[in-house]
Amino acid sequence: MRVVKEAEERKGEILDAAEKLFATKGFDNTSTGDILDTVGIARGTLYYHFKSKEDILDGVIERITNRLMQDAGEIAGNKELPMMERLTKAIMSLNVEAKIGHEVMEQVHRPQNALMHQKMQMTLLAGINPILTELVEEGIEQGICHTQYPESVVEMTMLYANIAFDELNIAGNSPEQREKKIAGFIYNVERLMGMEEGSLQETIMEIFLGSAMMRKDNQG
Amino acid sequence: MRVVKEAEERKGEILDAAEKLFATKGFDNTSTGDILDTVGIARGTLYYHFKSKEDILDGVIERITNRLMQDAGEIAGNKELPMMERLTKAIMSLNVEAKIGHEVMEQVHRPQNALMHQKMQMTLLAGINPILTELVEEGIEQGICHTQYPESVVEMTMLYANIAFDELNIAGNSPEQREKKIAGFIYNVERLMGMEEGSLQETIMEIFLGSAMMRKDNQG
DNA sequence: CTACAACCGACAGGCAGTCGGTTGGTGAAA
DNA sequence: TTTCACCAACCGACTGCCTGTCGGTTGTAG
Repeated sequence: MRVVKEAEERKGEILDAAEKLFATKGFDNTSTGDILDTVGIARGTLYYHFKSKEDILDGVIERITNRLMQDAGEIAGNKELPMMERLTKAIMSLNVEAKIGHEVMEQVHRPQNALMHQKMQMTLLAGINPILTELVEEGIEQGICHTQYPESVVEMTMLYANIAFDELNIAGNSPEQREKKIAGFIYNVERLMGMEEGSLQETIMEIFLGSAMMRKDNQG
Repeated sequence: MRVVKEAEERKGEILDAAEKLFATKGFDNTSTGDILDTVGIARGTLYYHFKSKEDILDGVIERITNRLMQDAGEIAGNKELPMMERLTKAIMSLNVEAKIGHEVMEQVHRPQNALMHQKMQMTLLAGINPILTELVEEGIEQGICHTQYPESVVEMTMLYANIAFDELNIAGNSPEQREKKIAGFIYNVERLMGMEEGSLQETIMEIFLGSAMMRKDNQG
C-alpha cells in the first residue's frame, strides 16, 4: 500500500535510516538502495526530498552537530558553574563517541569516511568556536587565562582534540600511550590558554571524582 | 601499436598521470578511464599494475609525501644551522602548496577530496613527527625549548598547521584575518614549545629577510 | 622455441540520479 | 453531501557511468 506523509516527516525518516546506515556501514558503502529498502520508499521519493546522496549526508551531519552544539552551548552558558568547569565539560560533551557508540565511530574513522568526518569537524568547529572563545575570554577577565589569541587557542585545541583523540580510540595504542597522550594534551592546553600549570588537570580530576561519587550515590 | 615497458616505468607513468588528474579534477571526479586515456593504455594494463583506484591514490600520496619528507629530513639534519632555524625551515618546507601549485591545493581542499587530504596528512605526520620531535629534544638540551611532551607538541603543531593553513589559503579570508591567524599560530607554538615569547617570530623574520636579500643578490 | 611478464578490451555488476506518470488528500464549487 | 480539480507526495523503469574481472594475446629474454 502506498503511504503519503508530510514532507518533514518523510525527511526525518530518511535521515534516521541514513544515520544508522552510515554509522554501521559507512557512507561510501551505503547505497541509496539500502536507504530505500530501510525506509520502504521508492527511488523517486528519495530524490523528491533530497537532491543527492551527499545532500542526505549533509542533513545527517547537520542534525548531529546541532544536537552536540546545543548540549555544549547549554553547558557553556550555565553561569552557576565556574568557568574552568564549564569549559572542560563543554569540550567533553563534544566527545562524539560517547553519544553515538563505538560501532559508529569505527566507521567515522575509517579513511573511507573522511568526507563525513571532515564535514562534521568543520561544521562543529564553526558552530562551537564562538561559544568556547567567549568562555576563554571570560576566563581572561577573571584572570584565570592569559592569551592574546583566544580564538586561535580554541581552534587549535578543538582541531587537535577531534583528530588526535579519534585516532587514540581506534589505533592500537597501549594504555600507557593513551595516558601519555591525554596528559600531553592537557598540559598543552594549559599552556595555550596561559593557565596555571596543573589547574586544568585539577579541574578534570574534580569533575571525574564528582561524577564517580554521584554514581555511588545513585547505586547506594 | 602495442608498447611493452618495464613494470616500474609503467607504474611511474600511471602515477604521473593520476597525480595530475587528481590534482586538477579531484580524486572522485577522476575516472579510471581518464587515467587510461592519459597514459594511453587499456583497462587491463592499469589493473595489472594496481589493484584498485584507491591503490593508485595511495601510490600518488606515497610519492608526494616521500618527496616532502626527504626535503624536511635534510633540513632538519643540517647541523650547521641553529636548531630554531632548522625547525622553522623544516616545517615551512612542508607547506605543500608551494610545491604542487594552487590548482592542486584547491582540489585537495574540496570536501570531496577529504580522503586524499586525510591520507596525506596522516602519512606525513607519521613520517615527520619523529624528525621534528628529535629537533625539539635538541632544543630542550640546548635550553631553548621547555616541555615535558615534545612529541605531543609536534603533533599538535603539525596537525593544526596542516588543517588551519589549508583553510587559510582557500577560504575568503581578508589579509588582516590571515595575518592574525598566522600571528596567533606563531604565538601558540612558542607557548607549546616553551620558547621565549617572540623568539620564533624573530627567527621567522630573519629567515624571510635572508631569503629576500638572496633574491636581491641573484637579480643584481 | 619457450616461458612469462606485460598488455588488451569485452563484459559483468552495481550505483546515482532522472523523468514521465500515478495517487491520495484537501478545499472549493455544485 | 457529493463531485471535481489540483497538487504535493510518491512510484519504478530506465539511462549512463564507473570500477574491477577475465580469458586471451603479444613482445621479449634466455
